Parts: sequence; structure tokens; C-alpha cells
Amino acid sequence: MNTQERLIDAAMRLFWEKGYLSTSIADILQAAGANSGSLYYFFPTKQDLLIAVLDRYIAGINPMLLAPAWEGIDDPIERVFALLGRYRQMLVDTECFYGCPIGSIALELHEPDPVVREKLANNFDGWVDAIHECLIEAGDRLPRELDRRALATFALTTMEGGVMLSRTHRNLASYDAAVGMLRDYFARLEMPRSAPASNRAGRAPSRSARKRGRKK
Amino acid sequence: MNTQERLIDAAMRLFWEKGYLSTSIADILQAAGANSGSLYYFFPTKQDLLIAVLDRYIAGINPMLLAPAWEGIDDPIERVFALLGRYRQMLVDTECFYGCPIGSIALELHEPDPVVREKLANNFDGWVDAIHECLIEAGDRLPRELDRRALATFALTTMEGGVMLSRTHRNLASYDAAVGMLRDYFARLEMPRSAPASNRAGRAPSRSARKRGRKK
DNA sequence: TTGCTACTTGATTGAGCGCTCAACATACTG
DNA sequence: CAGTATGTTGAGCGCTCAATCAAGTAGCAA
Repeated sequence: MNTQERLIDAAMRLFWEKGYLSTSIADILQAAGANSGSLYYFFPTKQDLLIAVLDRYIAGINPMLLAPAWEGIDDPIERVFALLGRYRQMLVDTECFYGCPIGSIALELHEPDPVVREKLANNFDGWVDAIHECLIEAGDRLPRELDRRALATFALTTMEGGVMLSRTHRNLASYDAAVGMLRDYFARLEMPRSAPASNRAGRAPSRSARKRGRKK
Repeated sequence: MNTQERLIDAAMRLFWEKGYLSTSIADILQAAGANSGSLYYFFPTKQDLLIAVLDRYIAGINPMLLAPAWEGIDDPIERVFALLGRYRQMLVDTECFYGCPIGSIALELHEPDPVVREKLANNFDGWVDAIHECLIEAGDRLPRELDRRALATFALTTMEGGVMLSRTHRNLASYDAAVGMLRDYFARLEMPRSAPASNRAGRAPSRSARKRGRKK
């Protein structure tokens, strides 16, 4: 593994753990075991390193995020919640300290360089695209007139908002509440017109519901 | 208006516009027309000034945020969307540059001091409390078994996530998509069990729907 | 007048920041 | 071997940052 990759790796981890602004070049150099000259040989500015990190996130959406989340899950709607489950697990693993790295950077930089802003937007778009495809694959389980891209965006706002609240409260309750409501919404969208079941509202998903779709 | 108040005012505005970390003490001093000695006479550290700002936000939820948003609107569910409308207007007014100041600070500080974290949490809680009360007031228009606090939390995650995406895209579409889906969810929750109307999904709220509840 | 409290002044401090650069190491090529 | 391309080294530069402090002012009470 060469110096350039070690630098991106270290920056990726530190930007996630400490944020972009709070991570110093010295932090990255130490974590990567490199000298400042080497870093600036590859990345003229700190921002160029950030761009490389964001590019790696974009490239990693499918292999690093979606593939592991969706392993053994074929039901397209369960895939949506499996992805949300990955972010929940991230909160669990870090005791609600770190959430979505893209969301953090997006709110941390108030007037980001246009290039950075576009990379952030590309990351969000890639996420929404993937969910959008699930919702298309769900076919007529969802209302025909439903704006499926809007619903995919809604899933992302639920995740990002839920992560924000759970990180602030150091407690999963907010994330679970938000995702639980999204589950209920999906349940109502899937409901055949003639048989609405109003008693599902706000309940945590049942164990059977969570397992549905796994291991085709 | 004394120096202390001018400092809090200036900090409040600058933290919103530039973020906490990117705002220097010098910025605040200039905006407030004060000297560093005066600032440190009232606030031993920059963080103490942040805490004062967060306290002011907490105290301002009712008089500065909810009261203007709800003027002339009595319908409790329309109040939820009137509040979301305020944040939309903030995005419009700033060309999608600045969103929710609390959300920004919450994600900007990765490992905040416990006091700061609690003030941020208090801000979120105050917001959720207010919506929660609206949902209680909505009575049996919503399913009896619905977890109304979870739904209030869901409204906040929708707003925060929507603001995040719209700021990143410099475009209201994401915010409108998320809030539009939340509207549809509310419509389905309000729907009498015997008459679901699947053709509302994902549509922008109608003009009449938006006006409903105004001017009791 | 004296003394006390409340607040203001702004030059200054030292730490830390992103970043530079001249010198050097290594490996491949003609 | 010399020549060139591709990295690597780390001391150190200029600057900004949050924070300090000795000296000063204003108001008020005894």
C-alpha cells in the first residue's frame, strides 16, 4: 500500500471521526506515517485531499456500502431498511458518536468550494439512485402514481436526520423512531386499498417483518 | 443594548452564517463592535459564548420561531407544516446557503463538550415537544395507536435531512420532496379506514390543502 | 474625596495551522 | 555510467487563532 493510498485512508477515517475542519494535516501525517512533503506532492491543498476522499466514497457506495448491506436480501423494500440498518449499526458500533461522514461534512462546510459541494451532492445522489431503483423494482407493491424518487430522497432525509438526532442525544431512540415511522409509511403505501390496518402505526417493526426478504 | 447582548447577537448570526469553528473571535468582535477584553470579561472561552447562543435559541423557540410560524393558523396538523414552511422560507431567503443553525452546529462538533451537547439536545427536544403537542391536539384525526412523539421526531428528521440535502444541492427540490412525502404520510394517517385514496402519493399539496386550517 | 465595583481597552502571547522547499533517495532508461 | 522521472524528507515559514493582562474609565456610595 503506497503513501498516497495511506494518506487517503487516514484522511477518510479522521474526517469521519473528527470532522474535516478539526482534523489537522499533522493528524493525517501521523496516522498515515508520512511527511508533509509527501502529502503535498500528491495533494496541493488539504481540500484536494478531501476531494480524493469524497471520490473514494462515491466509488465505494456500491462495493463498500450497498453490497454488504444487501447480502442475502432480495426484497427491494427490505433492502431500503437494510441500508438504514447499516447506519444504525454504525451508531451502535461507535456509541452514537459517528454517523454519516458525508452528512457531517456537508453541514460542516458552510460555503464549500463548488467542486467539494458537487462531490457531496454526487454522494447523496448515488445513495438516492440506489434506493430509487429498489422502489422501481418494487413495482405495483407501491402506488402507481407515487413519486419514487421523492420517496427515495425521503429515506435519505430520514437517515440523515435520524443520525443527527441520535448523535446529539447519544441515544438510538430518535433514529429508531424516525426509521420506525418510515416503516409505517411504507406499510401504508403497500397496503391494498381495501384493507388498511391502522393499528400498525408507530410500532417497531416486528421480527418477522425485519426478516422478510432475506435469503431469497 | 449592552456589550454582552451585542456579542451574543453577533455570535448568533455569525455561527449561523459561517459555522461555529469557522467563526473567529475577531469576526465576532468586529461584528459586535467590541474588544477582546470585553468578550472575555463576559465569556471565559469561545465555548461559553456558544452556550449563551444555544440558550438564546432555546428561549426563542416559542416567541421567535413558533409564534410567527403559527400566526393565524389554528389547525394543529397545518401548524406542523407551517413550521416546516418557515425553514423552507429560510432556504429561499438565503438561496439555500443557511438552514437550521442547531443542526449545523450539532454535526459540526464531533465530540462536543457535554454541556454543549445537552443544549443542542434541549433545542431539538423543544422543537419536538411543540410538534408533539400539535399531534396530541389533532386527537382522533390520527390513529389512536400512533406514537405521536415518534411522529414529531420524524417531522424534525425530515426537516433537518431536507435542509441538509437542499443546502448541498443549492436547490429546494430535496426539501420539497421530503416534506411532500411527509404530507402524504399525514394524509394517509388521517384517512378514514374505509376510504384510502392511493392517488395522492407524492403529489405536492394542493392549494386548498395548504390553506386549510388558516384563519380559524 | 476616597474607595469600590463594573466594565473596557488593545497590544501581546504562544500554540497550532496549512503549506513550502532545497536537498536527497530510488529506480528505471539509454 | 549519466540522465531523468518519481517520490521522500523534515525543518521551518508566515499567519491566524483563542486567550491574556496590566492599565484605564465610569458610576456610585460612604
